[in-house]
Amino acid sequence: MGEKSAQKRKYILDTARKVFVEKGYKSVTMKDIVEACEISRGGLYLYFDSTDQILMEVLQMEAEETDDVFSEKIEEGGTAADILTLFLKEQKKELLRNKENLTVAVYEYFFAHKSTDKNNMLRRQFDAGVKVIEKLIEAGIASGEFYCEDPKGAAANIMFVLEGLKINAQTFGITEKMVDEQLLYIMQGLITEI
Amino acid sequence: MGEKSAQKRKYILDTARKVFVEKGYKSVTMKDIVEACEISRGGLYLYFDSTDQILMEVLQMEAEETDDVFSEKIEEGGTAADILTLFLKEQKKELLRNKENLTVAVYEYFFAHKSTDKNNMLRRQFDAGVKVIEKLIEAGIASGEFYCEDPKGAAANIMFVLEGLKINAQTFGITEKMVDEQLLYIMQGLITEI
DNA sequence: CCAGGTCCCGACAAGCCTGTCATTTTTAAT
DNA sequence: ATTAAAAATGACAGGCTTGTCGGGACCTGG
Repeated sequence: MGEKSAQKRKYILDTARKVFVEKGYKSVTMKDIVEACEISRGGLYLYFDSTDQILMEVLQMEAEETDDVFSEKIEEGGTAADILTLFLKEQKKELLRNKENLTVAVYEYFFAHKSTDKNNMLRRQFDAGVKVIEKLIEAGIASGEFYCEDPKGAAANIMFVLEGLKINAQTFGITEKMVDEQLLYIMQGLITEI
Repeated sequence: MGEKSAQKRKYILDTARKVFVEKGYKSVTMKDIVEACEISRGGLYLYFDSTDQILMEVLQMEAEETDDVFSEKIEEGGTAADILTLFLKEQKKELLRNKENLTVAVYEYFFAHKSTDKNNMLRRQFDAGVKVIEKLIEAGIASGEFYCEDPKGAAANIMFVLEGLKINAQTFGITEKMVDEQLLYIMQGLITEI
């Protein structure tokens, strides 16, 4: 597989992503992707075997990209509150671009495959998110920025709120005000009272 | 349509509910429901026109039933904390029976119909939930049971957490411990510090 | 026992989706 | 310009879904 092939693969994945954002997972057919990419049926099968595989690869691509973004932010340094704020702001940006969100597709996908072991992936991702936030909160407590009796509970709480926001952003579009209120609420819960 | 018909309708809805719980929305075909109900294809079409209509009616049924349950709880009286606790316990029960949960189906359904006006239904339901919790919190503040600077924000927060819990209960099955921790976390955030 | 209504069955046509493959077009190297 | 490999096409068979409809079963009262 040459350089060009890799480029076309990426093109297909990027285009398919839009389709999944628009239609979820179960409603998407190979035809939808073929048409979006303006290629032929057979051409698509040259690169991918199923919508299943395509969504998987889209998610993988997505995960790698956001990992990179977050790593950068941590390297930039700053206080725990800064980093958490930055993190939440990043989430907000994603939430408000709710039209570009894959949340529903992801849940549909993992639900459809719940009997397989792919399942643990979602769980592991969630746990990883909790751990990152927990560490951030603990760092904030150590530096006196935050007050929190149960960092792990708080971290999980934040993750659940974000999940709730994401899925609702895609179904009934939530407003920026709602997102702001929630993120503010989260931060206020952590900030040391004077 | 006689008494018997009504009974059979209900039987179909109850049975179909299990199918939606199991498979979500988009994956469910009339055949699935026919087989689950052990009736014939033609027989089913006598009562319902599409999986779409069936899910809608299942949701309606569901809404009416839970409304009833909650009304009862409020009439029983008790402190705000009692009622909120009761409410959360009820949610917990539902969460742990995650195999009987319709969350994924609901999101799939409303996402698939996002261009129609049915959409507002989800939003309205969410807002109604927020309002109920908000009132409960305010009552708790008035009676000195709760402390909360932003009842509306807190109420929305609780709803988002519950949504996050529900959807994750269905995708990767969360443990009772996780649910307990979250509900406890919610309550602790509200209870007056001594 | 019969007539009329109600309820139910399952085979069928039409349509969509998938995955394949013989064929054509493009590319790149001689 | 020639040619062989690579890339791309779209028609096709097979499978699954939908909605329909002619016919059968089952009451129920006369």
